[in-house]
Amino acid sequence: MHDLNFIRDNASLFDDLLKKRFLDPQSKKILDLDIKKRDLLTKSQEMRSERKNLSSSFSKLDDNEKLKLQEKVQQIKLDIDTFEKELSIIDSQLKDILSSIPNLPHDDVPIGEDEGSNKIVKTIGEIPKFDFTPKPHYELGENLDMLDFEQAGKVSGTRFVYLKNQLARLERSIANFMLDKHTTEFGYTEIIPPNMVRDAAAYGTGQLPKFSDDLFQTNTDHWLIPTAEVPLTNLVLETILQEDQLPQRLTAWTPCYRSEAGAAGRDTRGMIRQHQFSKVELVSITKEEDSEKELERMLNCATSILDDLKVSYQVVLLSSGDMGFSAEKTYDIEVWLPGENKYREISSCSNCRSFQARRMNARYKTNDQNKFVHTLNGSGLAVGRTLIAILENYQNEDGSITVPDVLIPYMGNKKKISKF
RNA sequence: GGAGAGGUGGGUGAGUGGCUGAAACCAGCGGUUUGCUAAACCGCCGUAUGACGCAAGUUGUACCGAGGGUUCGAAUCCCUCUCUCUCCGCCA
Repeated sequence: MHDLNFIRDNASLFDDLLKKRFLDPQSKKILDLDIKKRDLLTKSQEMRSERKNLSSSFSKLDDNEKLKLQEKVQQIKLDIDTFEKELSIIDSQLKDILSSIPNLPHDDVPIGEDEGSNKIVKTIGEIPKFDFTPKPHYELGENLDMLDFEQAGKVSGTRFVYLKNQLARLERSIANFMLDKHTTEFGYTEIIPPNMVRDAAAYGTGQLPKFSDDLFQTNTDHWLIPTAEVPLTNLVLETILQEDQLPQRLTAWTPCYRSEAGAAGRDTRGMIRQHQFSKVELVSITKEEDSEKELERMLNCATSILDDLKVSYQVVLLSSGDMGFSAEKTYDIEVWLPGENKYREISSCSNCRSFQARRMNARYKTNDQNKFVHTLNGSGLAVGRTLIAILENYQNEDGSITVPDVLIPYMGNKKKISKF
């Protein structure tokens, strides 16, 4: 949601920034509606004021005067109705526009229509060399009889998978390792949130109204969360926080459900793109002056996991056209997958500034006024894709998987995953 | 799922048609008093938005869970929805 005052004062800047996102200028349409709205508002307020004054003198009048007054007030009421009907139409038009425009890009963000313009910020680790041809994760998993796509297809359909045996445990170990690190080393508070949310929450973080097609909805009109960002960020929905309650750093390991509506034919092999996957999410709620450095901090929390796992990755600053709806600046972390011979996204860390806070009406008190909080979210990391990265990077020629050192205690001191 | 009771400002809690944007108390902020702390006393103390003003501020309107309705006038009456609580049933 955008700040109308900002658009009033910076109309051309607003349009320029939209242009960076390859969107048409909107300020004129918005400000025209705004003027109309304020005009109607003034009129209806004057009439309301008049009505108030009239009716307050009612009891002092004689019967004849009372009758007259009743008629008069009734007429005013009709007028108010007409004005306010028009007002509510304009107001909802205005809201529709404001709530469907994505966040404006930060100055640092490279301009470009798609991922081709993303900027590689840093590359960590070498591309690993193998003495044999590394296999993709799905072959490794199926050979171990620990990934079962076939049966998942029968039971649930495409884009689902069974993890079995040591790979099921590996997934749990990865998540536990991430949660332990984020909570003890980086001060995040662990949360187990609801996995179904209402419209208001999905609206708050920006999934609604535009992206309902990407979500699953239950027959109770709940939405299955596409990421824990939704329930974690909405923990401050409709609240006013004290300054000393900030920053809040929250983490949760949840399943994520995505319809992948627009992804037909993409990544159909393997578990890169599933309807259900698990992710450890990081969310920060900060004061407005702190969000920029919080994004860097969050990025470091996420990459430190990959550092510990000793896999190669690169950090990418997304271009204006590749960023998500709510973000003003986004770093993606891409991990090297030997089986695919390329880097694949494993995390996305975004600063949304006050964009989501406006939608959620989430504020904090300062000395002179209530300000909108800033919200950030990032994967810390996608657990399923981390599992893929481990399978492919730690595979041995015989098809077994070496357990990364940091995960050994979580795996019951097992050092290797193999069929026998 | 059945039955009942409720949702009032940061909290507790008055308020059943006009004088209530809302008593009182607590918390909070500012001040007086006080050797310090405490106490006492005085003042301030909801949100959103419009207009005027350089500003401090002044002023309009709306908001007592949400949305409709009745009325000259609604926190108060009516309807719908929603949430919370209690009891019963069912259940991991």
